[in-house]
Amino acid sequence: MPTIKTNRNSTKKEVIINKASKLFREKGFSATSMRDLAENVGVEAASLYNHIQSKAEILQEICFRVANQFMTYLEEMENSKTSSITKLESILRFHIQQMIHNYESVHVADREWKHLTDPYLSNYKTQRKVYRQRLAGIIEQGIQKKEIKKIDAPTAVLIMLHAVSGIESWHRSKQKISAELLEENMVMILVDGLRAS
Amino acid sequence: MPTIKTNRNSTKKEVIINKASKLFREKGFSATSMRDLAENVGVEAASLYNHIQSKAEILQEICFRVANQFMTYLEEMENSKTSSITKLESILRFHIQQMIHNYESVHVADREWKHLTDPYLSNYKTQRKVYRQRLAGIIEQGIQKKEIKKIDAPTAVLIMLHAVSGIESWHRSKQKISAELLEENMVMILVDGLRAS
DNA sequence: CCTACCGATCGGTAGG
DNA sequence: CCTACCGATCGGTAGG
Repeated sequence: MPTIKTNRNSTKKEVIINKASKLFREKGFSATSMRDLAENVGVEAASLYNHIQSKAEILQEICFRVANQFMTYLEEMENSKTSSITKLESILRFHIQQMIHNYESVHVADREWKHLTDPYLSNYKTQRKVYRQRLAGIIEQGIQKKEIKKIDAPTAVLIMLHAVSGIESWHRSKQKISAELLEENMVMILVDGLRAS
Repeated sequence: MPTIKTNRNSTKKEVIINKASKLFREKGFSATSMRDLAENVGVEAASLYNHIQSKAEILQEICFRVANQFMTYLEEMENSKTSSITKLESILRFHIQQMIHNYESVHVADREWKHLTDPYLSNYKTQRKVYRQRLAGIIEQGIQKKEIKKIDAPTAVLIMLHAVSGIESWHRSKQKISAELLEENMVMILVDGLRAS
């Protein structure tokens, strides 16, 4: 039956992508071999190619899935009827939550995208740039409405996005505060640094 | 003459390390081959080994030099007679300036240290951990003295350090604000997010 | 500093 | 999904 066959293939492909996310995060894309990956999946290296076309394709899947999630949420916030500072706080919380619960793939998309190859690489760079510009746009609206203090919007974007990627260190630490407390602390420091007066 | 010979060797070694910093940042440690590096230096790959012992040694030099610079500055601040918030601001400014002017090697030390091998890897991890703990200690002193708002100190450290690594994006952007403005904006957002009431 | 070369490992394919 | 294997490239060495 085609339906069952498709499900089986996509399921196995998901297993491969999940294991690859874990390995790419731990060792980096270049230092992870297809034989490493095969061992983690539990098959021979050659068998991976029944489910994926190349090592490059795995990275593409990881990066563009993550990019799409963030772009979707950004658009949702752009269309919502709230203050700029609330939009910004929601987006920040979304980033934090994604970094906590979808750690492996978000981290790979953030750190290993440079290893994409060319039609995909330039596409990804463009998406990244557009995302940051639109996020800066929300901040600039907030500045005009005097909700946000007069700062350089691209610099604020840069701080927000990179601060969140620091959750990597939180994941690795032994004595962790809870995910909720982490989120509240990050929002308190970052949003209070932006809020006017 | 031994003096001249030593100078020549160390000079060429510096050239190799500088070119390696640039390549490791652009492509990552694993994706940079010794043949890439040799081509950039202007010699054959085999000739590199007259100045360095291994690819691993280059990464060690880069990472530990950077680590020592930051540790030295931290100790200087710990011993200075100023408020906790001023110490913190000074350290933040030092990180920003290093990231701007010593970009390639600081970035490599921050992102590629995972590729160190074992006696060096565990040593580096320990140094990193100690640095963060002592930085958190300064923040905790500031909280006790009511200079800094009640936040989780390790989380604040994580935000500060990672926000600074975002200067990478600033380096790559075409329409840059000046280094001075970048520094002022980052300090304004991050320090104001920490300062009590 | 170069030529010549090493064993190991890489991503990927053929064929079953 | 496996065995067997490919050409390419890797970090590094010998010898001059």
